[in-house]
Amino acid sequence: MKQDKPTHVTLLQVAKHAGVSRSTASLALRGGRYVSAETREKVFESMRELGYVYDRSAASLRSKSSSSVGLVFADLDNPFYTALLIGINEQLNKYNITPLLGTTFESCAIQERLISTMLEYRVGGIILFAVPDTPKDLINRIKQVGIPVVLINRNFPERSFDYIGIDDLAAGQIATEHLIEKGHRQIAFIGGFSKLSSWRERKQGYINAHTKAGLDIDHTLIIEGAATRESGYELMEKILNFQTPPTAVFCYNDIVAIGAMMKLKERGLEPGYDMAILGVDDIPEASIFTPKLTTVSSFPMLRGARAASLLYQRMEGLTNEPPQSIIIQPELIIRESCSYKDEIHP
Amino acid sequence: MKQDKPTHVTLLQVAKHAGVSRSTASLALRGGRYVSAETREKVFESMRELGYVYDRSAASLRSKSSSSVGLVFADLDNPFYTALLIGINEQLNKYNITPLLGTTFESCAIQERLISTMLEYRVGGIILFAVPDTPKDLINRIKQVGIPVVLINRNFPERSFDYIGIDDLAAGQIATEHLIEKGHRQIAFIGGFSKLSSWRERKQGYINAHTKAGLDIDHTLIIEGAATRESGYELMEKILNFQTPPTAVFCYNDIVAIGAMMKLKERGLEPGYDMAILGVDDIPEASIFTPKLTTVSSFPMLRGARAASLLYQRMEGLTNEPPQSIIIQPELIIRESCSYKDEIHP
DNA sequence: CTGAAAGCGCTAACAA
DNA sequence: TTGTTAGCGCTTTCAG
Repeated sequence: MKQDKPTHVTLLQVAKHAGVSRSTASLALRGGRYVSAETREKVFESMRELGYVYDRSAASLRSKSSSSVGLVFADLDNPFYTALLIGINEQLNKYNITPLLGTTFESCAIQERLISTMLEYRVGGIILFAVPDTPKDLINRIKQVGIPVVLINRNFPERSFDYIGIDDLAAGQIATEHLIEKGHRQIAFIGGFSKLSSWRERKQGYINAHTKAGLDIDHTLIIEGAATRESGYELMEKILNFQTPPTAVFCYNDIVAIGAMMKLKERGLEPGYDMAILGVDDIPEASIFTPKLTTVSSFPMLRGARAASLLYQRMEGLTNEPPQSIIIQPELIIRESCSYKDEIHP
Repeated sequence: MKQDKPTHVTLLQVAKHAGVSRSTASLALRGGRYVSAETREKVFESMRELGYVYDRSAASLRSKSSSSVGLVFADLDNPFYTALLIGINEQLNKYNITPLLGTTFESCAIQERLISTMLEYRVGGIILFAVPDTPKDLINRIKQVGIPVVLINRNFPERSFDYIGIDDLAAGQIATEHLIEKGHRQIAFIGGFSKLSSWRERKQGYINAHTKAGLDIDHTLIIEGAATRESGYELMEKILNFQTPPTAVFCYNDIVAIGAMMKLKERGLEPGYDMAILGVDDIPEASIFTPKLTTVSSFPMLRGARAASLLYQRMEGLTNEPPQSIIIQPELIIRESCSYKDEIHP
């Protein structure tokens, strides 16, 4: 933007107006210890009078510090992401840090560009919801610039960076065990792609639960697909066309589950009664849908907050520990979408 | 953040490495017209080799230009806000503008602080979802700094700034007329506060529709309250306790409507059958809830996009027209939550 | 406690 | 086309 308007009031002008030197004004402004209360008052008075606006960029340029961070999200159209964002944002507020926001739409190229831009803005750190096939190198490149990165929700196989997520394996296992306990033997796992670490782990949990119960895995029951409502809707369609459809479906996340339940209802089937449905995340919609969705909570707000605070620790150099993975334990939230199998096929 | 890491590669170093002067490198970098292809290549080559990262802050400091904008939101926990944000964000992407994000939580003080911070970052413009009792003066103060402001969703009575919203009066009227047409005579209007311009206008539309149909207004049927699910839930409780409850409820927005419908269902009542419910916004949940919510769409994504492009016009000085109000016409979306009154009380 | 001087990394005249 | 010279607004030594 062309800024042809009245040239800004500068610190120098404030200083002159207050009858002190520029450096004194600078000290006063930042509440430095070495300036008399009287002088400080004069300076603030002048600032007010002249309508002075501090220039953070100039300050960071000189001091090589930054009070902004980059938030790189995949998208915003999933309530789960929003919850994450709210958590991050609230925490950042506490530190008085301003977030720059960007979305990759799951494109590696956009992610690349986005991160470059953020680095150009000299953010002090980045919270990254990484595109699945992100080259590990990218993270290193960022860290080489000298700023910390916290991965959220999507980890790299090597686990060599700061990361915060849930125990996806446990989530898959808890969910599947619940279904097995309810008497189900034919359980599908739908939505999400195998390139997502969380998908792989939830699937492993799903498998573990089966193994533990001495059940065989029917691989035709594991169906990948986008993690969207539409996808859940379509995947359920497929399932319903099986000769012998499963009696229960474990969905990669809540919006897939909701899509699936919509299809069920459209077919005149009652989720929870005609087929058990279970999700992951516990987004607001989960408890609003009819029937209320039984799900495994992944505590997105909490996670967002933790990500922000971990990043802050790193930025301030408050911790020099090696990369840590904060893994939050998921929790089964029983509502209405999973009943006993006997109730389903009496 | 303390940045003690390897000092950045500067343009000067790149220039030296490429064997040209700093200004030539600067020109090359920005694709200036006055530099030979050969030189440009050399410069880019050096940039790559040295791992150069452009410093946008330094550049803006010097050139007095900015490619970031501030987004001041009330909150993020309403899908309607999120939709707005998505629209803004996508449009901004096209302009290659990076948003700084902040939320006021409806606090005037936080809003003040937030905007100050954004000004300190020298944003090129601000999209403001204003706190209800924002002093008009604030906007003027921002504009005095020389940057444009676009108000979104919440206007000032004087309408003297750029604004983008929907025709709230029409929304209220369309909604109420639909209900009247269905045979309802006792229609409540719940949620939202009278300090919101949109509330006042929707209410006016509600009144107009009544007047037009020769119906009296029962002011006990107009109940203010927060614009949240919880509030809708509680407000419906109140309504249900009336000696003769209304047969239809026009809700300030969709989440209020959803809250109201939840209460209805909890009481064993069927929205659309036992009581007609109508909302405003058309958030995703509206078509997912059972029964599907009949609502007046306010096109949030579209509005977000328009806000971003209007701001961009102003930033680039592409238009010098006086403040414009872009008013989008709302549209009735008939789904399942409003049936004929005769169906309700046969 | 205060002031003078230097310079962060970049762009913008102006010459060459 | 390219190089030289000044700063943008601030912080930071380092003397007073």
